[in-house]
Amino acid sequence: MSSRPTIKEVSKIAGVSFKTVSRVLNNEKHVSEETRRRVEEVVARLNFRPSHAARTLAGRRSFQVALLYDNPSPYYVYHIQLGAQQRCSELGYRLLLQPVDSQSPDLVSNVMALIDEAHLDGVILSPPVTEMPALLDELDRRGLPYVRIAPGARKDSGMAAAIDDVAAAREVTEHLIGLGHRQIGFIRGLESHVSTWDRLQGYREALEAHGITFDPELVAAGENSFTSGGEAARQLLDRHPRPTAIFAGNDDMAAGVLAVAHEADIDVPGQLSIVGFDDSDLARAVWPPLTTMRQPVRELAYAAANLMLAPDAEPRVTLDHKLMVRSTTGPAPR
Amino acid sequence: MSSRPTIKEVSKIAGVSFKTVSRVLNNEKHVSEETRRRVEEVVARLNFRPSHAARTLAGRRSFQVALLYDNPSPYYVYHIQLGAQQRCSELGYRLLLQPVDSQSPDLVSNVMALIDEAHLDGVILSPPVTEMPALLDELDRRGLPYVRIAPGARKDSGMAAAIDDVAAAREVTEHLIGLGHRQIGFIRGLESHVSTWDRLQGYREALEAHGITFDPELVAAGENSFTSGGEAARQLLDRHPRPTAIFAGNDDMAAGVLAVAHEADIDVPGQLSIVGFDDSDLARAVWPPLTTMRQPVRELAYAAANLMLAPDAEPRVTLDHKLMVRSTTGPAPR
DNA sequence: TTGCACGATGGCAGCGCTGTCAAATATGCC
DNA sequence: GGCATATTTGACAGCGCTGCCATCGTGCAA
Repeated sequence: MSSRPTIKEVSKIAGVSFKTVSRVLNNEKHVSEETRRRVEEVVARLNFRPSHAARTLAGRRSFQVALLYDNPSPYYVYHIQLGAQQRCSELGYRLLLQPVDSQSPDLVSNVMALIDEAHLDGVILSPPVTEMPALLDELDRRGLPYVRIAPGARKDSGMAAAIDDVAAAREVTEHLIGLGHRQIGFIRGLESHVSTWDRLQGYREALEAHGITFDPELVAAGENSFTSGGEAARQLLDRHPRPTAIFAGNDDMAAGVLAVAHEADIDVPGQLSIVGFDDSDLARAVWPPLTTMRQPVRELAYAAANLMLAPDAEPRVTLDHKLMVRSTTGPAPR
Repeated sequence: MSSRPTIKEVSKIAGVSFKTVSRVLNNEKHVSEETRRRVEEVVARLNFRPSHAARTLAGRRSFQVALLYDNPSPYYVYHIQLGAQQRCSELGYRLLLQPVDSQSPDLVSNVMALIDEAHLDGVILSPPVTEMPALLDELDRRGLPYVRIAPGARKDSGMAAAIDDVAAAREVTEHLIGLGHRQIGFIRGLESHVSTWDRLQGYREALEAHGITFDPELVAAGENSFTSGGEAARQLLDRHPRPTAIFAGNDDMAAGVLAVAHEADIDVPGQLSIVGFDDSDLARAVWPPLTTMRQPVRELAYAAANLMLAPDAEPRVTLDHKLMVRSTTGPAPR
């Protein structure tokens, strides 16, 4: 095992003190151009990489933050990771990807253990970890910086990156209303995700803005999964008169609706329009391709990491959503 | 920011030397039951967590391994991560999840940088990072332990966890032959994934074992994506006689085939049978639900992490695959 | 009784860096 | 030219642990 060079060996070869090498590595000022070049050359030649552990131990920063998630959707997790990781690596930080169990009574102590063990400089929270008040309180108490992605509770405190779920859901609903639909079913997602209630709110507002009475019977409960979407759809489609459109709180549930429609030989979009939410990979893999609200998951995570690490930014950013009209929506049947 | 307790504070309160606390934390022998209990009690009371950085710096192990991946499939990455992470955390290791660009000329140096910076104890490679000879050579040269998940090249050297892709593809093909299909199209995946060629091999072997001549015209090239699967399907379906079944190298491509069939109003499975590979979430989200070969992705990663960290195990493990017969396969049309 | 192995504990160097302070040298200004 | 100030560099402690060696005590064979 060829042992890695240390900062001292670099300094010996470059003919400077090891403190000067440290200055070069950390891009500090007060190093002459000449010296800097010489040191950098040796660093490159030896392929020297400073020990992260030593930096963490000696310094007051660890250059490590963690992304906490507890989400069953591979698509969502994958893209959240990508966005956050990209920004972190651009800024020279390491990102620890940490799945947690947000329902566990030990959540807070598990997260604190991670923070202490890894000397974290901050944490990024994604839904539904964003909604655990005990965790937020403890982070506040310890003064540890954190950013939330799409927070529901305490929307206006702390740093956060989000989209406007209410407005997005309103647009979806207005798209359907514009196509002549009046009986529009809504399948809501997991209760623990606050976006669930925001989207329901947007749906309601759009109806009322167009003089359509909100009917609680047209709202079915789902659990964000394909299966639960199918079950909710069956429930809605059994009603008389049958809804001519269904708006599902995410794409998985919308795919469930679509499968039930196929099974029952209901033509989509001829007899039934379907809209999802997220624009996940799934939206383009089902048939017909799903009309859905695109949520910039990756960009949200990128923005969150940026908020954490480049603190001059505004504490709250809102990114744009976009309705992707594909082939599961059409004019309401007569 | 309440500052974390250190091992010295624990030792002071417990009335022992800090070295003894270290012994308790590392579960070393030569500590009396009495002392151990006392120390553990203080550790729990203070909520003490040893600094990972200090352990890494002082000791000869870092208790850190990395999982390297470069795979476009969220489903695959998500499950690989879960399996590896579970085994690592069971054994007290931290797993660094590291996306890499396997096509980059800097791959080797980037990975070596990570190894040095983090003092990694080992790395887990997933396809297609498993197939980069320069990387394997350099790891060998440095004597750093590594495990490969589903390796293609150099199958019989080093530690690895895999399924038998050839046998699995043979079973898929035999399922179709058993249903009376004789014109069976095959859509292969990315060239850089060796499993692509193994699956093609299995397809070929099954045909030949049943006296069906292998026809290269029935093999189309895909790139593991939904879109490429659709394109390959169009190509195959334009032929005369039209194949009565298509075996796609993964589920995304199979979903692409299914979409093309819907579009062209070809009944599945009445006029065309389709099989995928992986049993990803997608397989159950499309309609009709996809017949596919289940690959235990999560278990593979779990086994790989176990090989890495519990070195008494056999260096190579093969896990079982399983054909999931759903609704896209049926008897060949007359 | 002596001698010795072994279990239990402590002492201390040192892992590879950063923070702090001091020293040496250069620069500016009246 | 002289003194204040800035720039550049070095010396050294110490971050919180583990590895190694020393020490002390105890039980047991000779």
